[in-house]
Amino acid sequence: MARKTGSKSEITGPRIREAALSLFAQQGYAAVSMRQIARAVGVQAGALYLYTSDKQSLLFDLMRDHMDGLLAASAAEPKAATPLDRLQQFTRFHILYHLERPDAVFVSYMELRNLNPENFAAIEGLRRQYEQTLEAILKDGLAEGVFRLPDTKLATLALIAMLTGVNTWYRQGGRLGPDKIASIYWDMVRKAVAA
Amino acid sequence: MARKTGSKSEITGPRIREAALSLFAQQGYAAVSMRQIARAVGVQAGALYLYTSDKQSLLFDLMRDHMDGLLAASAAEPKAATPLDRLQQFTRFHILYHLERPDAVFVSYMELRNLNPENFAAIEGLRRQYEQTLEAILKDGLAEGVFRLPDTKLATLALIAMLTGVNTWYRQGGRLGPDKIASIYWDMVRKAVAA
DNA sequence: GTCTATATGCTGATAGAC
DNA sequence: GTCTATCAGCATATAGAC
Repeated sequence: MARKTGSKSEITGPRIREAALSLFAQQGYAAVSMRQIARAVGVQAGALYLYTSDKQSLLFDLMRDHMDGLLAASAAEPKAATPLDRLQQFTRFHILYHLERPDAVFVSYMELRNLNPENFAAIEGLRRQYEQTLEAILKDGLAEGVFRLPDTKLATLALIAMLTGVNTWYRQGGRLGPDKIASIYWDMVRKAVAA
Repeated sequence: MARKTGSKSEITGPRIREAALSLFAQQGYAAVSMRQIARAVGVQAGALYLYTSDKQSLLFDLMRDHMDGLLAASAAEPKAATPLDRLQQFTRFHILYHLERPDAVFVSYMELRNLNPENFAAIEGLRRQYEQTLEAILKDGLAEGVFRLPDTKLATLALIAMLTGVNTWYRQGGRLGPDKIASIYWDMVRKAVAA
């Protein structure tokens, strides 16, 4: 193979991010030391700084990558025709996508206060962008008369909180699988916005 | 007055808990030092240990007090007659009670992973107890045929996540006051569980 | 690319003076 | 009841050898 002797840079970077994500999710950003992350990867602490400028950037990159991935995956969904179908698609997508990456979801919600102001604003912007995809569906359904909502903005936030809440109690191998959970939640979502 | 000279113990304890709650909510348990808490109260770090055995106990006491208060206030609510009225009462109570103490709610949700196993189990037990007050309402309504739910347990968790979510975006002086918000959420809750 | 060594400072908690 | 002083250890980040 053409790989140069001793060169591990192609995999060390991603492994640092994986280890950091897992540790941040388990113990929290402030409670995790750079030494812990280095130990999990199998390098010395000093080596981390070849891949990240500091601890704050490590956190920010994890959160931005998560939000970017969420937005890209959301945009890549096939476009359903009616507001009702689009809402069903959003509900299923949101639950399944979030259940597949619990650590990234957890860190992205819990560590917002550990971002510096600039980084916080960037993540908040991406989060609002995602919320607007749901709000657009609700507004369309409202205009067509298939939904009846007292307040579109509050309904958006209420539904997202409800759907993301699945991550707080879901455990693999539990009573219900992700597909079944998505169906049950869809039943409640559908009724909550019904005309 | 009969107060002894120099004795401030009657107020220092509560002030320590207030300062700790505020700082934990803003920066997170792991990121806050005992010296910071002491500074906020106006004493030296060593003096804190007259009122708490260690930092962990300080966190646990805050969370347990919050859950105890929540359960006591919930139990003290007047008992409505029908499942529908009880659900409406629960919805309003939950939103208003949580909006009044954002720091305690925030800490009680975000710092669970910083509790030691024993303390974690205690808080989890109280949380489940509170959830059961909602689940009992849903079960009664289901038995009477006024509600239709695909899954009582999931509906309980979904509704609580939705209601508690208000705390993540509510800001005083915003577009809507707590009463109006509670009304809007009640509309969605009512429909989500309707037969 | 990774290592060791190090600078500088903060951590939780305790002992003992007053 | 509060203070000062202190212990032993860990934090982030950098410098320079290999």
